[in-house]
Amino acid sequence: MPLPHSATARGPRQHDVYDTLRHAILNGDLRPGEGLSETKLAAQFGVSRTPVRDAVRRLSDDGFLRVVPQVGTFVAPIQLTAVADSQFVRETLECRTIRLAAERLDPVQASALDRHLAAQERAVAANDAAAFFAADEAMHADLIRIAGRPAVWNLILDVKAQLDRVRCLSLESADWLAMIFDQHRVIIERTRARDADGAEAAMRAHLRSVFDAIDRIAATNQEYFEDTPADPAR
Amino acid sequence: MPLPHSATARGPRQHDVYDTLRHAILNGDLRPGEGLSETKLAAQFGVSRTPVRDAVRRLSDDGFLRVVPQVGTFVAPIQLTAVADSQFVRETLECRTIRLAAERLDPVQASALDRHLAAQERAVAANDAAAFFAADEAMHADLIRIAGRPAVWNLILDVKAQLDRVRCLSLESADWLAMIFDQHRVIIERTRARDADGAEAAMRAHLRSVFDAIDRIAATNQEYFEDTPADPAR
DNA sequence: GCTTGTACGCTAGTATACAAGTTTGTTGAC
DNA sequence: GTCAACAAACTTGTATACTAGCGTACAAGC
Repeated sequence: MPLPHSATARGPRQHDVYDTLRHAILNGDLRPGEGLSETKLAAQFGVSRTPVRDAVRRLSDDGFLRVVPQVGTFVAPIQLTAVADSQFVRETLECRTIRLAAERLDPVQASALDRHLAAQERAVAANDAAAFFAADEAMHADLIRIAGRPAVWNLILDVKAQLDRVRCLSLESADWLAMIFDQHRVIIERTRARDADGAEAAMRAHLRSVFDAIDRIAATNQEYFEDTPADPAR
Repeated sequence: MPLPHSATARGPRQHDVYDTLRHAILNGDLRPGEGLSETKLAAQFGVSRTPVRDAVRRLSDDGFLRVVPQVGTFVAPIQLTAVADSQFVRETLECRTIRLAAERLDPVQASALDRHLAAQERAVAANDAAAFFAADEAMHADLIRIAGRPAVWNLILDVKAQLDRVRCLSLESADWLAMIFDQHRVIIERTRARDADGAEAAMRAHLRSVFDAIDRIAATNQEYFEDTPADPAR
């Protein structure tokens, strides 16, 4: 692979600018179509244009920004086709790795999975969405690590960002968290039972239900989206 | 996704520097561990450091270069774990898309696939490895397009680069091309028959045999490789 | 001879100045 | 009033100067 960003050393400033902007875009603080200026960003962050340019370039590679030469830099619209493609890639990879995880699971790893579930349960009880999704990510990452393909998680993270961008448009209800948690329990239960077929089916159902929710969010926030495929002439 | 590099506008100079270096690394003209200097590269290409830096940063993201701050930029070693991960991702995605292609194939698309095969047959007859692999790539890309996930090909291209880097270490024999061609014929034949299971099996066998060859190349060129996983401290 | 301190040259990171191009607002003529 | 031409204020792209840190060579001291 080396999966994106996995092998890159960055200075602390570049890191800060990149992470801050990325977070702002994912959270929706910066809205699709909104214009950015490298000069203003540089002043805002208290650095020169060079590290800002590096961050902008990277975000452009990630698909979060669109740089138009001599015109400006804009927050990229959310392309529904790209979101669907991300879902496809994630589902394909995670449904394969969960099978491997089910076949390879050892007791130590199993208890680690239980700890993730416990953390999620606490987050559900506290209705703490941020904590829940942190434990959610950690569990998915661990499953892929158990499958023996830790680097694949980096790729998942990349494509997942497109999905998260839509997800962040809506607030999660307690009911929603509880439903996701139940799905996670089934996945872990089937994995612990070394039932590759069952684990894959549970994972697929889980990812699909998340995607369906994303689709519903998209339907009610169409102003943020652009469903035309990439313009080949740009 | 937006899959890597798909949405980026680059000036012609950046493009040239990036493509030239990437090609040189893939071809082995630049060997793993070899040091590069942004200043020297800038002089070499007749541009300033800024566009060179952009190209270097991108190549670093791709995993082809390793930038050590205040020390230097080096051609990244080929990590065998990364190659194996690339194989895993490619196999997982293409085995899924070939099923979809088999289910969706229409007559126009079928004849396009036949043209790819014909081009490959001519390349085999002429023992023209470059032409063969061009037609090879076009066929794989078309299959993914037929599956309805054209953007996934960009991702495949990214991970495939790691595999190609190893493949380029060895010259392809006529026998080898003929064997690959036969595998392609089976894949297309099963796809045309709308036999998703058969097409997937053929694709998996094909990709595995390519990977086995890559493994053999690696075994006889160990001086180029580094099989330690990424150093988490770097 | 070996170790250690130091100075020099290299690197990438950063800041800034300039060039090229687009958009936009204004101003003038019709 | 409308439209065209022009100019000013933006934008990113590029080039260059400077900073900070690392590595090495070399010399001084033990």
